[in-house]
Amino acid sequence: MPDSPLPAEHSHGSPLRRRPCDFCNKSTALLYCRADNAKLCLSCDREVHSTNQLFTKHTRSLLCDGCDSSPASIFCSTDAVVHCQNCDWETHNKSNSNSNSSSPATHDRRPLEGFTGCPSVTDLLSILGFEDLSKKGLLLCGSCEEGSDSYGSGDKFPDYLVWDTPSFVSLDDLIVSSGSEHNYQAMGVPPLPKNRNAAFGAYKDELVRQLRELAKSDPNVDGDEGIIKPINDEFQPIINMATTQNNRSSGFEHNKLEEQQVAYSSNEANTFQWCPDVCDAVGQDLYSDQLHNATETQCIVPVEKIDTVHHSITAENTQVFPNIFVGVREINSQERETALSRYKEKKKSRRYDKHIRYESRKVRAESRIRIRGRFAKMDRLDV
DNA sequence: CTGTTCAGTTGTGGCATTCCGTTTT
DNA sequence: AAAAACGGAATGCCACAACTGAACA
Repeated sequence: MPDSPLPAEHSHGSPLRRRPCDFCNKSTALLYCRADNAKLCLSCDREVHSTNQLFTKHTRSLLCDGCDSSPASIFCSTDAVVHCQNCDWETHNKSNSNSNSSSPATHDRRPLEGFTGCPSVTDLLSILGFEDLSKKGLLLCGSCEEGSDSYGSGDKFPDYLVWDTPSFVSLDDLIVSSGSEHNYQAMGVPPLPKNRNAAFGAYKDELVRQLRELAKSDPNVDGDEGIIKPINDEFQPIINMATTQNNRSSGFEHNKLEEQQVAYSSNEANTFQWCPDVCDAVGQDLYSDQLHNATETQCIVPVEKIDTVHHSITAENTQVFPNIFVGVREINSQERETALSRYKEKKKSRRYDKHIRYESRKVRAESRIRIRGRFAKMDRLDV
Protein backbone atom coordinates (compact mmCIF):
# COMPACT_ATOMS: atom_id res chain seq x y z
CA MET A 1 0.00 0.00 0.00
CA PRO A 2 1.64 3.21 -1.09
CA ASP A 3 1.77 6.07 1.27
CA SER A 4 -0.15 8.93 -0.12
CA PRO A 5 0.63 12.56 0.22
CA LEU A 6 -2.44 14.56 0.88
CA PRO A 7 -3.68 16.64 -1.94
CA ALA A 8 -3.14 20.26 -1.24
CA GLU A 9 -6.50 21.53 -2.30
CA HIS A 10 -9.12 20.84 -4.79
CA SER A 11 -9.89 22.74 -7.89
CA HIS A 12 -11.87 25.42 -6.14
CA GLY A 13 -9.16 26.22 -3.71
CA SER A 14 -10.71 25.01 -0.50
CA PRO A 15 -8.31 22.91 1.55
CA LEU A 16 -8.90 19.17 1.57
CA ARG A 17 -9.31 17.49 4.91
CA ARG A 18 -7.37 14.41 5.80
CA ARG A 19 -9.48 11.30 5.55
CA PRO A 20 -7.31 8.25 6.01
CA CYS A 21 -8.27 4.86 4.71
CA ASP A 22 -9.91 2.78 7.43
CA PHE A 23 -7.93 -0.25 6.34
CA CYS A 24 -4.36 0.94 5.92
CA ASN A 25 -4.78 4.26 7.72
CA LYS A 26 -2.20 5.71 5.34
CA SER A 27 -3.67 6.45 1.99
CA THR A 28 -6.42 8.90 1.39
CA ALA A 29 -9.80 7.21 1.43
CA LEU A 30 -11.68 7.75 -1.80
CA LEU A 31 -14.41 5.15 -1.63
CA TYR A 32 -17.09 4.27 0.86
CA CYS A 33 -18.39 0.75 1.38
CA ARG A 34 -21.78 0.87 3.03
CA ALA A 35 -21.85 -2.80 3.83
CA ASP A 36 -18.55 -2.53 5.67
CA ASN A 37 -19.26 0.98 6.90
CA ALA A 38 -15.71 1.76 5.89
CA LYS A 39 -13.76 4.40 4.00
CA LEU A 40 -11.17 2.88 1.72
CA CYS A 41 -8.48 3.86 -0.71
CA LEU A 42 -8.55 2.17 -4.10
CA SER A 43 -5.84 -0.29 -3.27
CA CYS A 44 -7.38 -1.43 0.00
CA ASP A 45 -10.77 -1.56 -1.61
CA ARG A 46 -9.45 -4.06 -4.08
CA GLU A 47 -7.69 -5.99 -1.35
CA VAL A 48 -10.72 -6.13 0.89
CA HIS A 49 -13.32 -6.84 -1.72
CA SER A 50 -11.47 -9.50 -3.65
CA THR A 51 -11.18 -11.88 -0.73
CA ASN A 52 -14.33 -13.82 -1.49
CA GLN A 53 -17.36 -13.83 -3.71
CA LEU A 54 -19.60 -12.22 -1.17
CA PHE A 55 -17.41 -9.24 -0.55
CA THR A 56 -17.21 -8.50 -4.24
CA LYS A 57 -20.89 -7.77 -4.10
CA HIS A 58 -20.49 -4.88 -1.70
CA THR A 59 -21.59 -1.66 -3.30
CA ARG A 60 -19.00 1.06 -3.13
CA SER A 61 -19.37 4.70 -3.92
CA LEU A 62 -17.15 7.71 -4.02
CA LEU A 63 -16.73 9.27 -0.61
CA CYS A 64 -18.71 12.44 0.00
CA ASP A 65 -16.57 15.55 -0.34
CA GLY A 66 -18.73 17.33 2.15
CA CYS A 67 -18.85 15.18 5.25
CA ASP A 68 -16.17 12.62 4.35
CA SER A 69 -18.25 9.97 6.03
CA SER A 70 -21.00 9.00 3.64
CA PRO A 71 -21.27 7.55 0.17
CA ALA A 72 -21.63 10.21 -2.48
CA SER A 73 -24.76 10.03 -4.54
CA ILE A 74 -24.80 13.40 -6.27
CA PHE A 75 -22.20 14.96 -8.50
CA CYS A 76 -22.20 18.74 -8.84
CA SER A 77 -20.26 19.65 -11.96
CA THR A 78 -20.60 23.33 -11.15
CA ASP A 79 -18.62 22.95 -7.94
CA ALA A 80 -16.78 19.83 -9.13
CA VAL A 81 -17.63 17.95 -5.98
CA VAL A 82 -19.43 14.76 -5.10
CA HIS A 83 -21.88 14.85 -2.22
CA CYS A 84 -24.08 12.55 -0.23
CA GLN A 85 -27.73 13.46 -0.23
CA ASN A 86 -27.54 15.32 3.03
CA CYS A 87 -24.55 17.45 2.03
CA ASP A 88 -26.08 18.03 -1.34
CA TRP A 89 -29.23 19.29 0.27
CA GLU A 90 -27.32 21.54 2.61
CA THR A 91 -25.14 22.95 -0.11
CA HIS A 92 -27.73 23.48 -2.75
CA ASN A 93 -30.50 24.80 -0.58
CA LYS A 94 -28.45 27.49 1.06
CA SER A 95 -29.56 30.82 -0.20
CA ASN A 96 -26.21 32.46 0.38
CA SER A 97 -23.76 29.85 -0.71
CA ASN A 98 -20.53 31.38 -1.88
CA SER A 99 -19.22 28.27 -3.55
CA ASN A 100 -20.00 29.69 -6.89
CA SER A 101 -21.27 32.86 -8.32
CA SER A 102 -24.35 31.13 -9.64
CA SER A 103 -27.28 30.18 -7.45
CA PRO A 104 -26.61 26.81 -5.79
CA ALA A 105 -30.08 25.65 -6.67
CA THR A 106 -29.23 25.95 -10.34
CA HIS A 107 -25.99 24.00 -10.17
CA ASP A 108 -25.67 21.26 -12.69
CA ARG A 109 -25.98 18.10 -10.63
CA ARG A 110 -26.39 14.50 -11.53
CA PRO A 111 -26.96 11.30 -9.64
CA LEU A 112 -24.02 9.03 -8.98
CA GLU A 113 -24.04 5.28 -9.02
CA GLY A 114 -21.92 2.93 -7.00
CA PHE A 115 -20.19 -0.13 -8.29
CA THR A 116 -19.73 -3.70 -7.20
CA GLY A 117 -17.37 -6.50 -7.98
CA CYS A 118 -13.63 -6.30 -8.23
CA PRO A 119 -13.16 -4.08 -11.25
CA SER A 120 -9.93 -3.88 -13.14
CA VAL A 121 -8.14 -0.59 -13.56
CA THR A 122 -9.76 -0.36 -16.94
CA ASP A 123 -13.16 -0.74 -15.42
CA LEU A 124 -12.34 1.72 -12.68
CA LEU A 125 -11.31 4.27 -15.25
CA SER A 126 -14.69 3.90 -16.80
CA ILE A 127 -16.60 3.74 -13.53
CA LEU A 128 -14.90 6.78 -12.08
CA GLY A 129 -15.25 8.81 -15.23
CA PHE A 130 -11.77 8.74 -16.68
CA GLU A 131 -12.86 7.14 -19.89
CA ASP A 132 -10.97 9.65 -21.94
CA LEU A 133 -7.79 8.93 -20.06
CA SER A 134 -6.22 5.97 -21.81
CA LYS A 135 -4.78 3.27 -19.69
CA LYS A 136 -1.56 3.73 -21.50
CA GLY A 137 -1.66 7.36 -20.62
CA LEU A 138 -2.34 6.46 -17.04
CA LEU A 139 0.82 4.41 -16.95
CA LEU A 140 3.05 6.55 -19.08
CA CYS A 141 2.05 10.04 -18.17
CA GLY A 142 4.50 10.85 -15.47
CA SER A 143 3.64 14.45 -15.61
CA CYS A 144 0.21 13.60 -14.38
CA GLU A 145 1.69 13.21 -10.97
CA GLU A 146 2.32 16.87 -10.85
CA GLY A 147 -1.18 17.52 -12.00
CA SER A 148 -0.13 18.95 -15.29
CA ASP A 149 -2.15 16.68 -17.48
CA SER A 150 -5.63 17.33 -18.62
CA TYR A 151 -6.96 15.45 -15.64
CA GLY A 152 -4.67 17.14 -13.22
CA SER A 153 -5.37 20.01 -10.99
CA GLY A 154 -6.56 22.28 -13.70
CA ASP A 155 -9.73 24.09 -13.07
CA LYS A 156 -11.48 23.10 -16.21
CA PHE A 157 -13.90 20.26 -16.12
CA PRO A 158 -14.70 19.44 -19.71
CA ASP A 159 -17.84 17.86 -20.89
CA TYR A 160 -16.77 14.36 -20.08
CA LEU A 161 -17.93 15.16 -16.61
CA VAL A 162 -21.41 14.01 -17.39
CA TRP A 163 -22.32 11.06 -15.36
CA ASP A 164 -24.19 8.12 -16.67
CA THR A 165 -27.01 7.82 -14.25
CA PRO A 166 -28.49 4.61 -13.00
CA SER A 167 -31.63 3.61 -14.75
CA PHE A 168 -33.05 2.20 -11.59
CA VAL A 169 -33.16 3.02 -7.93
CA SER A 170 -31.38 0.43 -5.94
CA LEU A 171 -32.34 -0.59 -2.46
CA ASP A 172 -29.25 1.27 -1.34
CA ASP A 173 -31.12 4.40 -2.15
CA LEU A 174 -33.69 3.55 0.46
CA ILE A 175 -31.06 3.71 3.14
CA VAL A 176 -30.02 7.08 4.37
CA SER A 177 -26.44 7.52 5.36
CA SER A 178 -26.01 7.26 9.06
CA GLY A 179 -23.41 9.86 9.71
CA SER A 180 -25.48 12.92 9.17
CA GLU A 181 -27.83 14.78 11.36
CA HIS A 182 -30.81 14.81 9.09
CA ASN A 183 -32.21 12.82 6.26
CA TYR A 184 -33.10 15.31 3.62
CA GLN A 185 -33.70 14.07 0.16
CA ALA A 186 -31.62 15.48 -2.61
CA MET A 187 -33.74 17.89 -4.56
CA GLY A 188 -33.83 18.87 -8.15
CA VAL A 189 -31.38 16.39 -9.57
CA PRO A 190 -31.78 16.24 -13.32
CA PRO A 191 -32.53 12.70 -14.39
CA LEU A 192 -31.08 10.57 -17.07
CA PRO A 193 -28.36 12.48 -18.81
CA LYS A 194 -27.39 10.85 -21.99
CA ASN A 195 -23.67 11.03 -22.09
CA ARG A 196 -21.87 8.10 -20.74
CA ASN A 197 -19.28 9.83 -18.70
CA ALA A 198 -18.77 10.07 -15.04
CA ALA A 199 -17.80 12.43 -12.33
CA PHE A 200 -15.16 12.90 -9.74
CA GLY A 201 -15.00 15.42 -7.01
CA ALA A 202 -12.51 17.34 -4.99
CA TYR A 203 -10.12 14.42 -4.65
CA LYS A 204 -9.72 14.03 -8.38
CA ASP A 205 -5.93 14.32 -8.31
CA GLU A 206 -5.66 11.72 -5.59
CA LEU A 207 -7.98 9.52 -7.58
CA VAL A 208 -5.71 9.72 -10.59
CA ARG A 209 -2.67 9.05 -8.47
CA GLN A 210 -4.17 5.95 -6.84
CA LEU A 211 -5.41 4.69 -10.18
CA ARG A 212 -1.90 5.04 -11.51
CA GLU A 213 -0.49 3.15 -8.56
CA LEU A 214 -3.10 0.51 -9.10
CA ALA A 215 -2.24 0.25 -12.77
CA LYS A 216 1.46 -0.09 -12.00
CA SER A 217 0.88 -2.87 -9.55
CA ASP A 218 -1.68 -4.62 -11.67
CA PRO A 219 -0.10 -7.78 -13.08
CA ASN A 220 -2.73 -7.84 -15.79
CA VAL A 221 -1.50 -4.66 -17.34
CA ASP A 222 0.19 -4.98 -20.66
CA GLY A 223 2.66 -2.19 -20.55
CA ASP A 224 3.39 -2.12 -24.25
CA GLU A 225 -0.10 -1.53 -25.40
CA GLY A 226 -1.43 -0.05 -22.25
CA ILE A 227 -4.09 -2.71 -22.25
CA ILE A 228 -5.31 -3.72 -18.89
CA LYS A 229 -6.86 -7.11 -18.85
CA PRO A 230 -9.76 -7.47 -16.53
CA ILE A 231 -9.14 -9.50 -13.47
CA ASN A 232 -11.78 -11.65 -11.99
CA ASP A 233 -14.83 -9.48 -11.86
CA GLU A 234 -17.12 -12.20 -12.90
CA PHE A 235 -20.42 -12.19 -11.16
CA GLN A 236 -21.38 -15.44 -9.57
CA PRO A 237 -24.84 -15.54 -8.10
CA ILE A 238 -24.50 -16.69 -4.55
CA ILE A 239 -27.52 -18.92 -4.83
CA ASN A 240 -25.86 -20.93 -7.48
CA MET A 241 -22.60 -20.97 -5.64
CA ALA A 242 -24.24 -22.24 -2.51
CA THR A 243 -26.33 -24.80 -4.23
CA THR A 244 -23.63 -26.16 -6.44
CA GLN A 245 -21.32 -26.57 -3.52
CA ASN A 246 -23.97 -27.86 -1.24
CA ASN A 247 -26.39 -29.64 -3.46
CA ARG A 248 -26.02 -32.80 -1.52
CA SER A 249 -27.58 -31.56 1.66
CA SER A 250 -29.21 -28.21 1.43
CA GLY A 251 -32.55 -29.43 0.26
CA PHE A 252 -32.51 -26.54 -2.13
CA GLU A 253 -32.85 -28.51 -5.28
CA HIS A 254 -32.87 -26.83 -8.58
CA ASN A 255 -32.59 -27.84 -12.15
CA LYS A 256 -33.58 -24.56 -13.68
CA LEU A 257 -30.83 -22.19 -12.85
CA GLU A 258 -32.48 -19.37 -14.68
CA GLU A 259 -35.32 -19.45 -12.21
CA GLN A 260 -33.04 -19.00 -9.28
CA GLN A 261 -30.38 -16.67 -10.41
CA VAL A 262 -30.27 -13.73 -8.17
CA ALA A 263 -28.65 -10.50 -9.01
CA TYR A 264 -28.38 -8.11 -6.14
CA SER A 265 -26.20 -5.52 -4.65
CA SER A 266 -24.29 -6.14 -1.51
CA ASN A 267 -26.42 -4.13 0.79
CA GLU A 268 -29.48 -5.87 -0.39
CA ALA A 269 -27.80 -9.14 0.29
CA ASN A 270 -26.40 -8.21 3.64
CA THR A 271 -29.24 -6.29 5.02
CA PHE A 272 -32.30 -7.66 3.41
CA GLN A 273 -32.00 -10.46 0.98
CA TRP A 274 -30.37 -12.97 3.22
CA CYS A 275 -31.49 -11.91 6.64
CA PRO A 276 -34.86 -13.11 7.73
CA ASP A 277 -34.39 -11.29 11.01
CA VAL A 278 -34.30 -7.92 9.42
CA CYS A 279 -37.06 -8.75 7.00
CA ASP A 280 -39.23 -9.90 9.83
CA ALA A 281 -38.51 -6.81 11.81
CA VAL A 282 -39.12 -4.42 9.01
CA GLY A 283 -42.14 -6.42 8.19
CA GLN A 284 -44.16 -7.13 5.17
CA ASP A 285 -43.84 -3.54 4.18
CA LEU A 286 -40.21 -3.68 3.33
CA TYR A 287 -40.42 -7.10 1.92
CA SER A 288 -43.25 -6.29 -0.39
CA ASP A 289 -41.53 -3.10 -1.41
CA GLN A 290 -38.51 -5.08 -2.35
CA LEU A 291 -40.51 -7.55 -4.33
CA HIS A 292 -42.56 -4.93 -6.05
CA ASN A 293 -39.45 -3.14 -7.05
CA ALA A 294 -37.75 -6.27 -8.23
CA THR A 295 -36.68 -4.75 -11.47
CA GLU A 296 -35.32 -1.72 -9.78
CA THR A 297 -33.29 -3.59 -7.27
CA GLN A 298 -32.11 -6.17 -9.77
CA CYS A 299 -33.50 -8.80 -7.49
CA ILE A 300 -34.90 -11.50 -9.68
CA VAL A 301 -36.34 -14.22 -7.59
CA PRO A 302 -39.60 -15.99 -8.22
CA VAL A 303 -41.90 -15.13 -5.38
CA GLU A 304 -42.51 -18.73 -4.57
CA LYS A 305 -38.78 -19.25 -4.22
CA ILE A 306 -38.16 -16.57 -1.67
CA ASP A 307 -39.07 -18.68 1.26
CA THR A 308 -37.02 -21.54 -0.03
CA VAL A 309 -34.05 -19.28 -0.47
CA HIS A 310 -34.30 -17.97 3.03
CA HIS A 311 -34.51 -21.34 4.60
CA SER A 312 -31.78 -22.84 2.51
CA ILE A 313 -29.35 -20.18 3.55
CA THR A 314 -29.85 -20.23 7.23
CA ALA A 315 -28.31 -22.54 9.74
CA GLU A 316 -27.34 -25.32 7.48
CA ASN A 317 -25.46 -23.24 5.01
CA THR A 318 -23.76 -21.18 7.61
CA GLN A 319 -22.12 -24.35 8.76
CA VAL A 320 -21.14 -25.44 5.31
CA PHE A 321 -19.96 -22.01 4.26
CA PRO A 322 -18.86 -20.33 7.44
CA ASN A 323 -16.60 -17.87 5.65
CA ILE A 324 -19.43 -16.54 3.65
CA PHE A 325 -22.45 -16.54 5.83
CA VAL A 326 -20.91 -15.87 9.18
CA GLY A 327 -19.66 -12.62 7.76
CA VAL A 328 -23.12 -11.71 6.65
CA ARG A 329 -24.60 -12.51 10.00
CA GLU A 330 -22.07 -10.36 11.84
CA ILE A 331 -22.87 -7.41 9.71
CA ASN A 332 -26.58 -7.92 10.14
CA SER A 333 -26.51 -8.28 13.86
CA GLN A 334 -24.36 -5.20 14.32
CA GLU A 335 -26.16 -2.99 11.92
CA ARG A 336 -29.67 -4.27 12.12
CA GLU A 337 -31.00 -1.52 14.32
CA THR A 338 -29.22 1.14 12.33
CA ALA A 339 -30.44 -0.27 9.08
CA LEU A 340 -33.96 -0.40 10.38
CA SER A 341 -33.99 3.17 11.56
CA ARG A 342 -32.34 4.31 8.37
CA TYR A 343 -34.94 2.56 6.34
CA LYS A 344 -37.79 4.02 8.31
CA GLU A 345 -36.39 7.51 8.13
CA LYS A 346 -35.76 7.15 4.46
CA LYS A 347 -39.26 5.97 3.89
CA LYS A 348 -40.61 9.01 5.68
CA SER A 349 -38.69 11.28 3.37
CA ARG A 350 -39.68 9.60 0.16
CA ARG A 351 -40.90 11.93 -2.52
CA TYR A 352 -44.09 10.90 -4.18
CA ASP A 353 -44.66 14.10 -6.04
CA LYS A 354 -44.60 13.98 -9.77
CA HIS A 355 -41.30 14.65 -11.41
CA ILE A 356 -41.18 16.23 -14.84
CA ARG A 357 -38.38 14.84 -16.94
CA TYR A 358 -38.88 16.98 -19.96
CA GLU A 359 -40.12 20.48 -19.38
CA SER A 360 -40.66 21.00 -23.08
CA ARG A 361 -43.15 18.17 -23.19
CA LYS A 362 -44.98 19.59 -20.25
CA VAL A 363 -45.25 22.97 -21.94
CA ARG A 364 -46.56 21.35 -25.07
CA ALA A 365 -49.04 19.18 -23.22
CA GLU A 366 -50.38 22.17 -21.36
CA SER A 367 -50.88 24.10 -24.55
CA ARG A 368 -52.53 21.33 -26.52
CA ILE A 369 -56.18 21.33 -27.43
CA ARG A 370 -58.21 18.71 -25.57
CA ILE A 371 -61.55 17.07 -25.97
CA ARG A 372 -62.91 15.85 -22.66
CA GLY A 373 -59.44 15.90 -21.24
CA ARG A 374 -57.91 13.90 -24.02
CA PHE A 375 -55.50 15.25 -26.53
CA ALA A 376 -57.27 16.06 -29.74
CA LYS A 377 -55.96 15.44 -33.20
CA MET A 378 -55.00 18.58 -34.97
CA ASP A 379 -57.00 17.73 -38.06
CA ARG A 380 -60.13 17.22 -35.98
CA LEU A 381 -59.98 20.84 -35.03
CA ASP A 382 -60.66 21.77 -38.61
CA VAL A 383 -63.99 20.01 -38.58
C1' DC B 1 -14.95 6.47 -37.00
C1' DT B 2 -18.43 9.97 -37.96
C1' DG B 3 -22.65 11.72 -39.51
C1' DT B 4 -27.33 10.86 -41.27
C1' DT B 5 -31.66 8.60 -41.64
C1' DC B 6 -35.52 6.34 -39.91
C1' DA B 7 -38.57 3.46 -37.25
C1' DG B 8 -39.96 2.56 -32.74
C1' DT B 9 -40.57 4.27 -27.96
C1' DT B 10 -41.38 7.64 -24.34
C1' DG B 11 -43.55 11.25 -21.81
C1' DT B 12 -46.74 14.97 -21.18
C1' DG B 13 -51.76 16.93 -18.70
C1' DG B 14 -56.84 16.99 -18.07
C1' DC B 15 -60.90 14.48 -17.91
C1' DA B 16 -63.72 10.26 -17.31
C1' DT B 17 -64.10 6.09 -15.26
C1' DT B 18 -63.28 2.64 -11.86
C1' DC B 19 -62.05 1.12 -7.38
C1' DC B 20 -62.32 1.00 -2.55
C1' DG B 21 -62.91 2.62 2.09
C1' DT B 22 -65.96 5.34 5.01
C1' DT B 23 -70.29 7.24 6.41
C1' DT B 24 -75.19 7.36 6.42
C1' DT B 25 -79.68 5.36 6.12
C1' DA C 1 -76.35 -5.82 10.20
C1' DA C 2 -76.99 -4.81 5.48
C1' DA C 3 -77.53 -1.73 1.72
C1' DA C 4 -76.95 2.70 -0.30
C1' DA C 5 -74.56 6.94 -0.82
C1' DC C 6 -70.52 9.45 -0.81
C1' DG C 7 -65.81 10.88 -1.71
C1' DG C 8 -61.02 10.45 -2.54
C1' DA C 9 -57.42 7.90 -4.95
C1' DA C 10 -55.91 5.38 -8.82
C1' DT C 11 -55.96 4.42 -13.58
C1' DG C 12 -56.61 4.78 -18.63
C1' DC C 13 -57.06 7.41 -22.66
C1' DC C 14 -55.72 10.62 -26.22
C1' DA C 15 -51.89 12.97 -30.00
C1' DC C 16 -47.55 13.99 -31.09
C1' DA C 17 -42.90 16.15 -30.29
C1' DA C 18 -38.88 14.53 -28.41
C1' DC C 19 -36.01 10.96 -27.71
C1' DT C 20 -33.46 6.51 -28.61
C1' DG C 21 -30.86 3.26 -30.95
C1' DA C 22 -30.01 0.53 -34.98
C1' DA C 23 -28.75 0.60 -39.77
C1' DC C 24 -26.42 2.62 -43.32
C1' DA C 25 -23.33 5.63 -46.22
